[in-house]
Amino acid sequence: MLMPRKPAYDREALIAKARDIFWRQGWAGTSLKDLERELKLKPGSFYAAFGSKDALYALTLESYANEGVARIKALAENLGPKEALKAQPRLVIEAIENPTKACMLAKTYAELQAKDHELADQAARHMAEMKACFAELFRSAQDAGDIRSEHDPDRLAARYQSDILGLRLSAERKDVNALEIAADIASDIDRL
Amino acid sequence: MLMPRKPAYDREALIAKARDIFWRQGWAGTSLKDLERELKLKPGSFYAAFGSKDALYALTLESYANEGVARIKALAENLGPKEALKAQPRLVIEAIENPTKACMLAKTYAELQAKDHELADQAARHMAEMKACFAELFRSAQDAGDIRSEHDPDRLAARYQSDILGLRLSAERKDVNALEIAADIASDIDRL
DNA sequence: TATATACTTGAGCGATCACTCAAGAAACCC
DNA sequence: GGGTTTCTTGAGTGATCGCTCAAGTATATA
Repeated sequence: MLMPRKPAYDREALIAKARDIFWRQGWAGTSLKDLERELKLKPGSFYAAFGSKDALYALTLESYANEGVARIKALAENLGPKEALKAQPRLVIEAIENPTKACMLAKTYAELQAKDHELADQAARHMAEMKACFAELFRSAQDAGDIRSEHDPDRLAARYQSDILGLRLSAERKDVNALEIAADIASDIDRL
Repeated sequence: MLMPRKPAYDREALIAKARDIFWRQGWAGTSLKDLERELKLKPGSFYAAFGSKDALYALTLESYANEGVARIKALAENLGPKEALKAQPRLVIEAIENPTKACMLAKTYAELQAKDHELADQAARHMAEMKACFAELFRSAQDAGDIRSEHDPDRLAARYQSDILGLRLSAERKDVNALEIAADIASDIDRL
């Protein structure tokens, strides 16, 4: 049993780096050359490590979605469900570490759905997962008496997620004050 | 002075056809081969007619934006400003003639902004134009006494446009009831 | 240190990209 | 019908696409 050399790179770090590139530039907008340059991997190493451009994209989607779910759940842990839902819009457009404001799942879905690309389905599944997560928070807020029980939590979640997708797209524009929109989305929740 | 033969195609019809392809598949997702096949133009004719892929895309954006502005203005003419704003969300996701639900301006901006592509700027200008159009309707509705004057019409317009962008993206998903979201957006206007 | 194993390198594959251009076909005025 | 001009055609351009693979290099165990 011989143990040969280990890779010189940090796999998780590379996936995070690739995620930022795909997130900003999209699937077709990112070439292997782009990835090789930014990840500092020659073609051979790239394919040994990840198999294909699509396989790496899938890994970055997974990473993106997991972080998103973890963030909202941590927020709910700290602030409670209603305040978490109110805080999320502002936080998501103020996150300075993001390479772009718009949601990567939404961008992926919009770009690849017409091609029936598997990555579009994967993005759609993750968006459904996020929506279910929001619905859970609305339900908890209702249980806590913070939101009137006459509302359907699934419907609230669908509207809330839709608003956030719009907000995050709007946040990329220079002629839009996204903070005002975020504040208005949050104040809508107080009226439920 | 001699007058030679005329083109065999209807230029406006070709632009409309190209618009639907670009709208569905995006900029990078549409190849010259796609366009040549759908428009039934050989490369030579294509370039004689439109100059370049980007030039044709620009023409389709112009066409798309003009139709959008015309539609909302016609709606306001018929229903008045407030009812036009309330009707628009449902109409835009029910339009059966559209190749896809999401807004072409938003898709273009999202895809090409990171590349600093001129087409992204053009899309952004048209979105700003639409927003101004919405603001004008909110102002008219206030003048008519249908919306309380304490609201800032520009802010209402930004939020409304953002909601519609989210709605139209959501309308592409199978797990979302976009009609409910559209109804909720409309009923928000009644509370202003 | 010798050897086995995996990682790294980069030239280069076929396919496709947006695009060009020369030659032939068609429609107009005289 | 003759002559001129434009439109149509499609083979073909160089560049880039995602990707392969054989050769070279580094690191582990024995």
